[in-house]
Amino acid sequence: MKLSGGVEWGLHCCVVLCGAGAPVPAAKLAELHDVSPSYLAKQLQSLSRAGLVRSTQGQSGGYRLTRDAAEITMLDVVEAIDGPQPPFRCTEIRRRGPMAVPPERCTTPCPIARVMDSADRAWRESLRAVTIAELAAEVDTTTPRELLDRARAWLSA
Amino acid sequence: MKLSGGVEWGLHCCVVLCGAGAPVPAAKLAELHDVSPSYLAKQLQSLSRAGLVRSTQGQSGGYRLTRDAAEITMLDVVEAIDGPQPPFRCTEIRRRGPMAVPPERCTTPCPIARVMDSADRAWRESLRAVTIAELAAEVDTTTPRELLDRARAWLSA
DNA sequence: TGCTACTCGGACAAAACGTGTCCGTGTCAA
DNA sequence: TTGACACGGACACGTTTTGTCCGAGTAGCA
Repeated sequence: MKLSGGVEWGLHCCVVLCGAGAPVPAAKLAELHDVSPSYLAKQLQSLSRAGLVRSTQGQSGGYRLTRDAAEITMLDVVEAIDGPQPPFRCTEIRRRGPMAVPPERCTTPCPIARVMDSADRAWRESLRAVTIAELAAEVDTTTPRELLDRARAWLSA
Repeated sequence: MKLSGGVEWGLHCCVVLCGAGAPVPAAKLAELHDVSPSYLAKQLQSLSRAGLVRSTQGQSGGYRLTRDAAEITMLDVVEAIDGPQPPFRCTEIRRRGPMAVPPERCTTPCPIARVMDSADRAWRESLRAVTIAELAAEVDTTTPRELLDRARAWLSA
């Protein structure tokens, strides 16, 4: 099982956008994180489609959050980029093969799928409990002020 | 994010092995579930390497559980087939790019990675809480006795 | 005790997915 | 009106996952 690498980029971008006052171009975000500009653009498009960020075109354009960072959870970002489908998909193999359970007698859901779904819900709940604003606040308190100011200035330049 | 499809096969096989008294060949497990025998064999090898099942070669050989099903959790099976590595791997992109945080001032772990790890632990904890024996018991109570008996007979034949 | 048949185990291809890149289109500022 | 900049979707590449095959080893049987 592997989560798309773009998830990490998207989360960091949201944290940066949370602290930026003006729209930030994709190219600038890519240079800041030292990642492929084209590929990061794709992830930002996913965030845009999900309605988490909004793009402004033309000169001095870029991306900005559509709503307050306290209203955006990590789960929102993860699902926007990685998709909402759960990692485990029950294929109902008990209904196949020579000893298949007939569909009409197959009333209760597969216990394996039920536990898997429950685990997936727990995972998502953990991510839903943390907002981008909280992440940004933690970054602010753990990073030396000087570095933060320099980064802000670099973004605006 | 997607979990290996073999995980579902492995779990169902463990449940079947829990109820079987004698070793069951991989070919029989494959036919029972109507899946590719060769590919299922690969998954069973993973379970064997992890020490969950033990193979007996030669005539009337096959696979059996190495210990009581109550001592085998779903997490054991999932990790045996899918691997133990967490789905999210922090690449420390904050240490890259023009505004990189110097390594010596980067003392606290990345907050994003911390939340991701916490969510992963919650997921694994959910799976660790359920044993193969519990799954088998649920299957026993929700499946008509007649079907269970027929399946047992078919396995022994 | 040798043989035979049956079993697993690891090495070998094919396909699907994620990753990475490109250029066209729309939009804002001058 | 013009120009340039930034986004958006369509296009290849690489890697992982999926799927398959044949050889090695072992237990039962004559």
